[in-house]
Amino acid sequence: MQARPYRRRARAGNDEDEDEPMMRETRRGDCEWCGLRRVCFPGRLTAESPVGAALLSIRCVRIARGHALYRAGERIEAFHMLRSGCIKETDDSDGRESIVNFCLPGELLTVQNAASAKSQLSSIAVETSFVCAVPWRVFYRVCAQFPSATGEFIKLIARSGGGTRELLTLIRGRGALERVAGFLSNLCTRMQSRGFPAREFRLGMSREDIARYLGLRSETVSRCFSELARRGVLRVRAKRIQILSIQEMRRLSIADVFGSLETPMAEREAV
Amino acid sequence: MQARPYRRRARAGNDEDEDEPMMRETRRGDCEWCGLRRVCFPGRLTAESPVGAALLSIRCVRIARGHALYRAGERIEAFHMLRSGCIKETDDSDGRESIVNFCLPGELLTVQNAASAKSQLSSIAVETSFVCAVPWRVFYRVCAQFPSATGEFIKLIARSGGGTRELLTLIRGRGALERVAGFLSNLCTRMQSRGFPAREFRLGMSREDIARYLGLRSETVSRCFSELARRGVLRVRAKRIQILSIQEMRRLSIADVFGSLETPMAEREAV
DNA sequence: CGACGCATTGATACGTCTCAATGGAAGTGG
DNA sequence: CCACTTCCATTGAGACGTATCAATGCGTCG
Repeated sequence: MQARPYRRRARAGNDEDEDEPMMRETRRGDCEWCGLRRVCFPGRLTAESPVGAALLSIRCVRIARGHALYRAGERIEAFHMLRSGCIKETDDSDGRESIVNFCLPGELLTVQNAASAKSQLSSIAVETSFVCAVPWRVFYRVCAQFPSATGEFIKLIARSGGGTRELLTLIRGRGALERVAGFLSNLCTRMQSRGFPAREFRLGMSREDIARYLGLRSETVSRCFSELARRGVLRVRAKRIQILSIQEMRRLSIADVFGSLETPMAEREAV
Repeated sequence: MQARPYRRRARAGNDEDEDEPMMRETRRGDCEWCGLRRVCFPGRLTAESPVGAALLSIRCVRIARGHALYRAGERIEAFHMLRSGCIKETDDSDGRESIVNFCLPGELLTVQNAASAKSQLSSIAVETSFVCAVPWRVFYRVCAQFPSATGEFIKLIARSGGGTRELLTLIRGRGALERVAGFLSNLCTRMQSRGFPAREFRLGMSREDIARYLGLRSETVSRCFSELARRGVLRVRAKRIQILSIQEMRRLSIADVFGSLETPMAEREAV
């Protein structure tokens, strides 16, 4: 989301059955010129160590809205970072397409398995996105040469499942308004930490997607947005979002494990 | 749960403030004599490779009911396997003690970080439990000697966060009965795969614990148990559980990602 | 046996889902 | 460029399910 690099392309009626190429390799990702260099993992790597971007052989891939970078069951030979757009990671195993994560620019897609193994998740572009890919084999080779990269690698895997647990605590036993407020303040925190404007942005995903992410119905999500607007915390006009009080938004969702919590521990335990 | 090795000890009024020792090291775990040898990870290791149990220097520790093996924030220098009893793993970061996992005999406690790092979870005995511990440092040394152990290690970490995602899909957007049925059929599957009787067992944890695990209220959990009994799927007498129809239990929770799903894909998508 | 904690059950309030209709934004074709 | 179409978001009224509060029943353990 935010700052899509090109104008959205004309879209056929059905997202899934377009005859335009599903994804299109553009060019080698030039990390030196990328605005996310200081934020993304390969970028940090190439900045801090003598590893050149070329050595990582990063490819930058374009994925049209509604199309998949990969689907559950496919082998993944690389790990990926989102350069622009927005990608939803879905778990199709239980029938309905349940969304596990929304990936924002500058973030890594969920690292599931180190080496070549079947993916459990599908990665689908919510809006036209550009993704940088680093092949595992290449990465291993670089790790062997530069030990500093290996440290990053360990952290990578360790952090991998963490997001799911945070989503769990955001959802479990919480009301709809808490969930939506938590979702928004989470987005806020992540946008901010990536250097994007955090108070005002465009939601790439539909209400339906947000609903499936939070375990609600799209109507309920919509109502919560309206309610937040009524309380003066938010301004909404379709996909355009403006957060008027981040503090209040945080207060409404005690679940925001990410940002700093103003609420003292004692007060929360009193609930 | 199931087959507690010794009679439960006398318990003071408050779980947290007993003056008896919190945990007590018993003896070196003799893997050769352990009934879970073929099931547990260190057991398999010592069976398949020339690694002796002594080499892994497994300690077996007793944890009284209501006491913690470790608490969030402490450094963990070992990974653990549950030999008997039942342990709840809790995430205290959001104020209320939210339960992330119930560990059953023969299962590993959630592996959070490979090396010495602060634990994000607390591990609390739901009933008196015996836990085997393998220090990471020792394990690393063994890995260096026997490559077959390293393979197990990789799988270990990869599987680590998986349970949380399964819990997420069990809870999100599902009704109370589905959740409880899913919880029970999940227990069923796990008991069976460990070689325990799967249709009839004792729930070590309270209704309150189950409720916090599933994001419900204890009264609701109780009502669901009664409802399942009314439908002839279950027999309940307090903590004693008897599953009359595993098939029907599975059908009631489409969420059981673990066992084989009878419901065909098409039917589920129709929902 | 008696006391306590835990589980069960009931009545009610509240919140979310459901179904349905309206409104508005984005994209299409003349 | 404008009117048209379509998809998506919003809003409303009602049904349903879970939380809540309270009382009773029962196992567990002293």
